[in-house]
Amino acid sequence: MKPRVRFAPSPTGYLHIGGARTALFNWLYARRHGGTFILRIEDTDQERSTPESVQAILDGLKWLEIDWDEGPGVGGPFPPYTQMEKLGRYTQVAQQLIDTGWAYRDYTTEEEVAAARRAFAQSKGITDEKELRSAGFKFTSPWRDKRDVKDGPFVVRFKMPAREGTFGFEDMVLGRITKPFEDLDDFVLLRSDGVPLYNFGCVVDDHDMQVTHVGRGQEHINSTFPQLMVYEALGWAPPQFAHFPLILGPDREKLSKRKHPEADVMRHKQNGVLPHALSNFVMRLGWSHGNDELFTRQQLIELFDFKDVGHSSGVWNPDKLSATNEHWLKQSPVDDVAARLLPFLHSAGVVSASLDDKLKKGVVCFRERSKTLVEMAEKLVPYYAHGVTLDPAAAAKHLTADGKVMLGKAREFLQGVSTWTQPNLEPVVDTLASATGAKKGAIAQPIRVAATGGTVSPGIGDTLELLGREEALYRIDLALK
RNA sequence: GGCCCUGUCGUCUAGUGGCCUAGGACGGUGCCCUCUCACGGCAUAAACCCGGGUUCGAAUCCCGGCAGGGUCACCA
Repeated sequence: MKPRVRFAPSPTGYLHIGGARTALFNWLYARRHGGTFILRIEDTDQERSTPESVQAILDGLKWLEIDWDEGPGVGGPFPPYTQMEKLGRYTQVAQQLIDTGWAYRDYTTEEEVAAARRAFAQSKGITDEKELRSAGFKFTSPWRDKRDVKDGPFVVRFKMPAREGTFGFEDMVLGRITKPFEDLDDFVLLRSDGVPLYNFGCVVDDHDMQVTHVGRGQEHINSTFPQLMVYEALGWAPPQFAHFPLILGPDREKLSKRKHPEADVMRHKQNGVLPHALSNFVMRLGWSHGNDELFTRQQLIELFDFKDVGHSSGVWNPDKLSATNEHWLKQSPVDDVAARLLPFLHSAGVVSASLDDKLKKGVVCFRERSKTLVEMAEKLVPYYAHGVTLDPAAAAKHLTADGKVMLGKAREFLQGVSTWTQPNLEPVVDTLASATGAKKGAIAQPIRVAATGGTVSPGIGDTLELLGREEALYRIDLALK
């Protein structure tokens, strides 16, 4: 049977880097096995969910080139793919659970539960409001064994059977994971407003959408147990589970949107990181294939497997992300890099830039000298300008009387170059060197300073070609005056 | 605090009882290449959390500590 996997984000903000990796792992698993990748929006937290967030997540996935076979925008055989659009379904399943004795209506108010929790916590010496949930409180509702139906709001709670021992599941990355039955309590299935909670909506949807494998972050390990109980109560076969390690910030704290700006996928786009570089980097954080580090998208599809996912949390390493980006900047097709570079060049002020030969030449010249597309664009700006401002120190050092004599000879040589390309321009250095006996540096540097204003640039032939005949000779003449 | 997961160089990791004198990558250091800056190449320092077992033999298996992370909501 072909696997059906899903990514089920909660639209409460931008696409988080951890979520992106979860999506990628699942997507890769689907592609590897010819399965289906489903995107489902879990927007039942009405306090925090926003349409803007849905769009942000969609945009993030698209940028990472993660496409979905079923979900928002593309539809599929088991709609809707947004939870708030199928509230009736949850109510129906909840009723079924009530009818079979696996759940009950609990008329206890939220405030009453909170008060009970607070009282319990205080009895254990905990008064800090934030620590209340750490007290190990297990709510026992007075409605647990009643079947009354009365007026007023109620939540539907799962009725945990009293059992001895432990139960668990076989995790595809971590192996056997178990928990004592007694650690579970009567969790809420449906809020008083009829909206399902995670542990219920998730199960209903995964079943309805015929999901076969649930791959998600390790923070969900503990929620797997109540979910397993819901599957049992409904008589549904649970999917296979795979829990992925978390990503920690450079400070070793869990990567959070609040504290870590790098948690935002699109921030990396803005920073000039290639989507595949981000994918490659984030893949290696928690998954490995022997000693290999760099993978093409195709290799990732051929090699990825849940069994090779690591067990422990990984720390975000900006240096390695940069190195990975530098690698793909150099390895990706020139046209692709040029197309992605163009917007950065535009926002750097070069409105005239277009996807032409000059841009591609610029990519070839500067992709070995840039860590990001932002940096590449910045370095390219002067090559699109008319004229240059000479760096005083550089001019003083290289545009001396001797330097200008050499520059004059170079000008003569360049004047005679018929086709203004690197192979034809590059010999200016060697030719003059053997003709005059001067060191190459004494020839190249004056040209470089004249052409770029500074002492740093690609090889002379490349630099001159990038500038173009007219502009290059113009700048040299300027320096010669 | 209860429960769950995890524990190899600074970081990401390879390693599934002998192949380990523990390998690779990023970062560090040194050298080479060289018209500048880069790219690249070569070399080098750097780790099996601690303690007990099991075994002829343990980074690998077991137990106990310790440490880190996660989770305990009418959030997901």
